[in-house]
Amino acid sequence: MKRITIKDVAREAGVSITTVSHALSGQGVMKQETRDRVVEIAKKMQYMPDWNGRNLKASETGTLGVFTASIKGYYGILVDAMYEECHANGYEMEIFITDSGDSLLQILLSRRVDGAVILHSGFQERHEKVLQDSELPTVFLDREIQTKYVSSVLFDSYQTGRMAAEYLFSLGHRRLMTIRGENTYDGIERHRGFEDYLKEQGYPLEADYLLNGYFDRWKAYGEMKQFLERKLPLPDAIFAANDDSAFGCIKALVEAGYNVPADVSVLGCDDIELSQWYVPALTTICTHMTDQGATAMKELAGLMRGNCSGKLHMIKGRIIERASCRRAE
Amino acid sequence: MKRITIKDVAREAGVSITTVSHALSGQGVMKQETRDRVVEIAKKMQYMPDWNGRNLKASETGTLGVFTASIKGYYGILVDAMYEECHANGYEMEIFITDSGDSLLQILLSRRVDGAVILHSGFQERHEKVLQDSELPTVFLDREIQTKYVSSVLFDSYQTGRMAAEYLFSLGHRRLMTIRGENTYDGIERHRGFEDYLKEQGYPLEADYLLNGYFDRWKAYGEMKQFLERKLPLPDAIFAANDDSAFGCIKALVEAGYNVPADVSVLGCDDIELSQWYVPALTTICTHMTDQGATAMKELAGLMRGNCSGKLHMIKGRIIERASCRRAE
DNA sequence: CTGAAAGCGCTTACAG
DNA sequence: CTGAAAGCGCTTACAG
Repeated sequence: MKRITIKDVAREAGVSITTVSHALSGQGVMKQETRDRVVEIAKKMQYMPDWNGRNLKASETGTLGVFTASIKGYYGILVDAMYEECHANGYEMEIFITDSGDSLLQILLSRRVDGAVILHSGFQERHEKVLQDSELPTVFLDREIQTKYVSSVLFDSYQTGRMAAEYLFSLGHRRLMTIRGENTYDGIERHRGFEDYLKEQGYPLEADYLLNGYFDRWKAYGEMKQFLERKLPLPDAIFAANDDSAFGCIKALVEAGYNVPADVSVLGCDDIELSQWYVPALTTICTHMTDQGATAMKELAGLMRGNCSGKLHMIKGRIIERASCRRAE
Repeated sequence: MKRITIKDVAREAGVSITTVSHALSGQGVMKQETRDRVVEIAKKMQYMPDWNGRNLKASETGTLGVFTASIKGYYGILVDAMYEECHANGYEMEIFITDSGDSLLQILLSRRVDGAVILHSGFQERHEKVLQDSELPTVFLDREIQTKYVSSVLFDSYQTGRMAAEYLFSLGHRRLMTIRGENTYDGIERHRGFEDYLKEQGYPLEADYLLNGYFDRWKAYGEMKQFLERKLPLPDAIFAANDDSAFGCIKALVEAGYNVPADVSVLGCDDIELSQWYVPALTTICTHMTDQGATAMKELAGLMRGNCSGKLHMIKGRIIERASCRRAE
């Protein structure tokens, strides 16, 4: 197999490769007729420029990269939300799934993308340092960094944790349980906010009523099942750190013969699409995931234009009242 | 900002760039001590090779590309399933979301990837022709092509459509309805199989009982609602072309006061994770989505090794009996 | 075991 | 308005 190069097009058109390059890129001045003819010939020959040749010399790739460890569930929604905004700003979008921060950094700084959105817990401080030196415009979705070239879009998880506790309190519930999430920024902060509020109200969380759901449906289900087997008093209400673990928790409760919300209220967090379809429809806290993704990409486009230096966008949660929580008698 | 190049490393280490290149790539023979020293220095200097420089000369990029128009829902699950298999075969995976077949082809043939999995209805015959000439190993997930370098992994949608009709028939249902999907390969074939079976049995599908759900939850919901307003006799059973439209359909039925499956049986297709969580748990046809993705990537890795020429993998559906269908009295 | 040199396919000042 | 030439950062025969 033989690739068609710019040389082939030049020969066919009877011009220099410079002229071909100019004609195709729209750069420089030239007779319109020459331009049209060259473009026509290149098209007929199915000429596809070698990306590597082009970018080796050129300073920009026209591509923004999204770096993540997974596109499952929550992550997929975030990434998906970035796409439209990316195109609207005239960039191609490329998604890199990597398992380590090292390989992420490698790709990030190998001149394949002009800017990046990063959502990857494997990206550590030592990686951040190198990134800073590179001056590559970057937006983080899972940590707070603000420098000339780096912004963050964060969900206000601490405040959300407080909001969850406050809401359940306002319904009259006092014996609360929580199914906390992973040890990521979100997981830690959501939980901290929840505990802080309870402590302040004088009803600190009891150890038996802290379950580990790891943001996972099945793990939450398992933890809840185990809890029920211990025959401790049922809590008045449960705050599940995300909707998925709320579903797992409700399933365990229902299977054990309890009714939600008659016997116990369950509050989720995220407002994924399923939540309004679930039975009972899930009362939850909307984290505006689509918004997070779009905001991140918009912020990146801004950094690219250089018209603003690093910012912190803090996105706030909002309670969505449905059927899985009720007021205490 | 100044990038560190191979020259900088060579100077620092007091060797030639050839030696640096050899040391880092593990190619060629050299004193272990020299290799170690160079690697050490490169690491300390945070040297990240320029991807474009590397690939311009090198014949392989070590990267496989996945091309799709979206990573939402169904597509996300497929793509996600490819990742592990890709890494297991020693390749990096890159996902390109593009809106047109033209831009897809452009990227495909720009020497950024060594092979590709394509799942994109915008990729047309004229694109296929050019792809053939390029001899790039490729696996399609949404059409049947088999050449020396191109394989397909398909879900046997026609057979699945037949299976759906046959199953509902076996439960004693005769007045059937279907909520068909989009005009993609899957949508068309699933529907054709369903209709064919009914025709053969002497109970051809009535026009009023053919709804268009476009594989979409809300569209199916809307269509079903409209149907119910027309006060036509309820069907005995409904085949929804995918689980999502089954949920939409059930929601409309429940809101109108009907019970599933007491008043009408509903059969889905796909077996997405939600189906077993739904109330009623959805009887559906498992399309082995994860398997499809993994098989596609495995097949691509095979094509890369050149140890087999293009194949067709046909994946069969399997009925999963749950609670949304019941036997007619 | 190491290095000088050619060259991958482009872009981009610069000269004409 | 067009083209010759330098050069982007690497890899890879090849020579020593």
